[in-house]
Parts: sequence; structure tokens; C-alpha cells
Amino acid sequence: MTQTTPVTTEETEQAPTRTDLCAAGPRRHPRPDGQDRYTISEVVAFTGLTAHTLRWYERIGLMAHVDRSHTGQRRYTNRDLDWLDLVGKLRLTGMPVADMVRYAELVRAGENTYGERHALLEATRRDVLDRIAELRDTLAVLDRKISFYADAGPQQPH
Amino acid sequence: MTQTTPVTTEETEQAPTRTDLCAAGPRRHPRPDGQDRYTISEVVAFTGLTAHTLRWYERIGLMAHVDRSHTGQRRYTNRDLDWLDLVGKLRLTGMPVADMVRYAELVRAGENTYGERHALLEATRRDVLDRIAELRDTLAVLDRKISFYADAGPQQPH
DNA sequence: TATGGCCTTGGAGCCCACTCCAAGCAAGTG
DNA sequence: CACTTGCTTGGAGTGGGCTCCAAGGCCATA
Repeated sequence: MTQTTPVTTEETEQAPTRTDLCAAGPRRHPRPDGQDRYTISEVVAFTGLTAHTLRWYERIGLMAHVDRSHTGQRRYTNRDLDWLDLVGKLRLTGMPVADMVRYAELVRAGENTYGERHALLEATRRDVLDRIAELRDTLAVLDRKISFYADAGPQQPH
Repeated sequence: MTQTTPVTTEETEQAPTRTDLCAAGPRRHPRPDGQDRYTISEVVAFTGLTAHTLRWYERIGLMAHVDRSHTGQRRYTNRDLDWLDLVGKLRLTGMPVADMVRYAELVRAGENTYGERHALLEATRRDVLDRIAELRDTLAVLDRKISFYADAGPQQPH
């Protein structure tokens, strides 16, 4: 427990109070900007990912290099948390990790990749719509079978 | 192509015209009951699965043993096609193959497993509902980001 | 001073769902 | 007859996404 709140005891250089308008949603950060230097175990607690996975994400380039403390330990920021949030959502869509890495590279590459990023998100959006339609279809089949089992079990072949 | 239509030239014993009321849906079979002895490559064409996968499904017990011709080749029935249809749907839900095998075993075990099958389908139904909700959530995030990229690209941090 | 907790790294290992391979058989065609 | 096509089998290989391991550093409390 010695390192769970090392935040204000270290080099905390009060970042330029960047208003992060990416979210625009109801999600709030555990700590305000400026105090956002989370240890890996804190991020584990917030995201539900394992420390292994977090380190692996960084290794494969799915996250930009995470800042380190003077002893070399990772210190995640609110921005990193936002990114992990997005990654979690994309993962739910079934997007392969390689594609997410591609998107991460585009983000790191800077402004001239807006078009490509937009296209990638549009494509993903279409995939999500398709998957929702598939699942609805499946739901219909499931409902049909369930009511067969409830009403007339013995006639059901499968 | 020599073996693509071996159906009526073989032992076709005109099955007892079982009305398959599992489907109750709009899906029609390629051939009527009684002429339903499809080769593996026909099933590949109908289902989009590979022959490898079809044989693998049988090996692991995800399909009951498929009937064979006198030379040992597989001959699938309309009922097998129905089952593969269901498996395809369940696969879309993300259900692990092991769970599908479990369901297949219950089906083979007979009438006294109705309760368990019903429960399994209900649980799957809940999973599907959850996944749809997750995807809707993701869709909202995606839409937000997409409109950011369209309207105010340069302010988008990710 | 030593014990324990949390962290670091590169690389190996694991599980799942296929996917492919080698060797071989049966049937039809030139 | 040789050759091709379509199928058979058990077992090995592949790719994705983690998951774990060994060896070691830092630091606080007993």
C-alpha cells in the first residue's frame, strides 16, 4: 500500500488545465486534471483490465508510451483513462486489436490523418449496426425456441 | 463435379415425411425432405462454413454423427442444416463452442433435459440483450466522435 | 536489517476456434 | 490404363488476445 497515493508527493507540474472535450459525456475522472498520475494498479481497479494487459497494450502500440515516475513506474493520466475507455468500447464491437493499433498510430501521426480516422470510425459504425441487426435476428430465433420449450417442449427437435 | 448430385442414385429410403416445426420461420431447405442427402461441399455452399470446420464440428460433438453413404462419405440432412443454422446464430452471440457442445449433448440426451436447455437458452437470450445494449452504447460514443471529426476535427484529442 | 508490497522487463506459454496436411480411397473420364 | 475430382482420417499448425514467469528494483514499516 505504500505506493497507492504517491501522486502529490512527486513531480506534479500542474498541467495547463486542458479541457478535455472528447468525452462530452457523463463519465467523470477519479481525480481532477493536475492530480492525474495513477499507478497501474489504480488503472486496473478503474478499467477492469489486468496489469498484464495494460503493459501489453503499451508494448504493441495500442497506447502511446505512458509517462513514468522517477523510479520507472507507470503513471497514467486522465487522458490515458479516456483512451482506455474508447479502446474498451471498440473491443466490444469485435474490432481486431490490429485495427485499434492502426487507429492509435493515426492519432499519434497528427492532424493530417483526420480523414482516415473519420473513415475508420464510419466503417466501425457500420459494423456495429450490422452486428446489432444480427443479434436482433438471433434474439428472434432464441425467443421462438424458448417459447417452444415453454409451451410445447416435447415437439422441439433441437 | 462427379459427385455433386449423387442423391437420387443412392439408397434414398424416403424418410417418414417428418414435419420439422422447429423452424416455424421463413427459411426453406434446398431440397425437400426425403431427397435431403447433401454432400459436404453442398453444405459448404449453403452455410459458408468450410469442409474442415464441418468435419471438426462433428469431431468435437457439436453435431451428432452425420450419416454416411455406402462409400463412407458424409450425407447431411435438412435437419443437419437446421442445426448448423442454429449453431451459426449462437456463434454470432459469442457463445463459446464448448457451451454449444454442451447444448448439443443435452439435445442428444433426450426429453429429460428440457429444463436445462430452456435455462441455457434463457441465459443466452440475456447475454444477447446485454450485448445489444453494449453495442448501442458504443454506437453513441462512435456517433459523438464522428460528428466531432466532421464538425470540429482539430479539437479532437483522440 | 529484513520482510513485504508493488512495480519493472523480455520472452515464453496458453486457450480458442479454426485451418491445414499427408496419405489414401472411390468413382468417373480420355 | 492413368489421371482427376471429391472425399476420408488423425494429427499438427496457426493467429489472435491475452496470461504468466523469472529475475530484479524501490521503498516503508517492524
